[in-house]
Amino acid sequence: MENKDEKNINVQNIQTQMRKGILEYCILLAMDRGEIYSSDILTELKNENLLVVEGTLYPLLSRLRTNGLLDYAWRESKNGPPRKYYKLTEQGKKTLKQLNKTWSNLSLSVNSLKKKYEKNN
Amino acid sequence: MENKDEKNINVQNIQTQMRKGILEYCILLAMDRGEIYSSDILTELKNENLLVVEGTLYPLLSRLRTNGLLDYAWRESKNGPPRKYYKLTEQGKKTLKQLNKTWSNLSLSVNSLKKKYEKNN
DNA sequence: TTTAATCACTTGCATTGCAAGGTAGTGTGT
DNA sequence: ACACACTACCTTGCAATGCAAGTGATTAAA
Repeated sequence: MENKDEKNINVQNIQTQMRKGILEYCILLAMDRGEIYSSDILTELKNENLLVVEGTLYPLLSRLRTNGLLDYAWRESKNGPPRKYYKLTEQGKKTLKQLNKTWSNLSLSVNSLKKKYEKNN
Repeated sequence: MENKDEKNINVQNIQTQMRKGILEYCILLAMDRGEIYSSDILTELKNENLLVVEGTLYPLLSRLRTNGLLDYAWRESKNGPPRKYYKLTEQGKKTLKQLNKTWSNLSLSVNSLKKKYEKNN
């Protein structure tokens, strides 16, 4: 029992790694539709079964902004305090295009390895 | 100039993250064809444009073995010192199947986000 | 014996997801 | 006016992990 749990933890770790890797990419994707604020992003990703939490998202948005991929503007809200609405900069859109290419290449690589693997079974 | 370099670094970081995420998965895939040793793995991944270095691979193989996904045996070599040939355990094969599923799901998520994005342009 | 190649492994650093906690603005009910 | 709940933004500390760089050991060739 304990043994089994221990091994499941490792599977989860790998799965977490896989999700982590594409996180920034997915957030940039979700953001390409225009202005969006943090809660929208979380909802958007949750809809795609990509769970993200605030403690992950906020530092990430700051990083992307520091690197010039994002910009933001304060907007008032009917339901509470003002929100930071983010959007892609030109640099951000350019980066997103590069990442689309990166994603395609990775998919090709994995599927190629997978195909060889399937031959075996 | 310096500004441009700085921004390129960030793109590379994201790309590195994406590659990191699927690293363990790819190594398990490459290993499903039977016994394989570290240099073979590096070659295999390099063929798919997935660059990995020794300092990454060795600790990773140790981790996977510690978690019961891999096993190894020493084999002699004609060209140098003996080699550690790794192979998947039953647990490892089981894990690999789970990761295949995980990969499929992630692909679906990303492609779904991407489709929405394409509508915009 | 010396040199070069091959293998396996370690150390230290930097990045980053995330649980948990903190601060503050806004609206509602009393 | 006051307390309370809700929403939003952000920070701290920890753990995982890729990777550059370096170590040491075995083998074959010169």
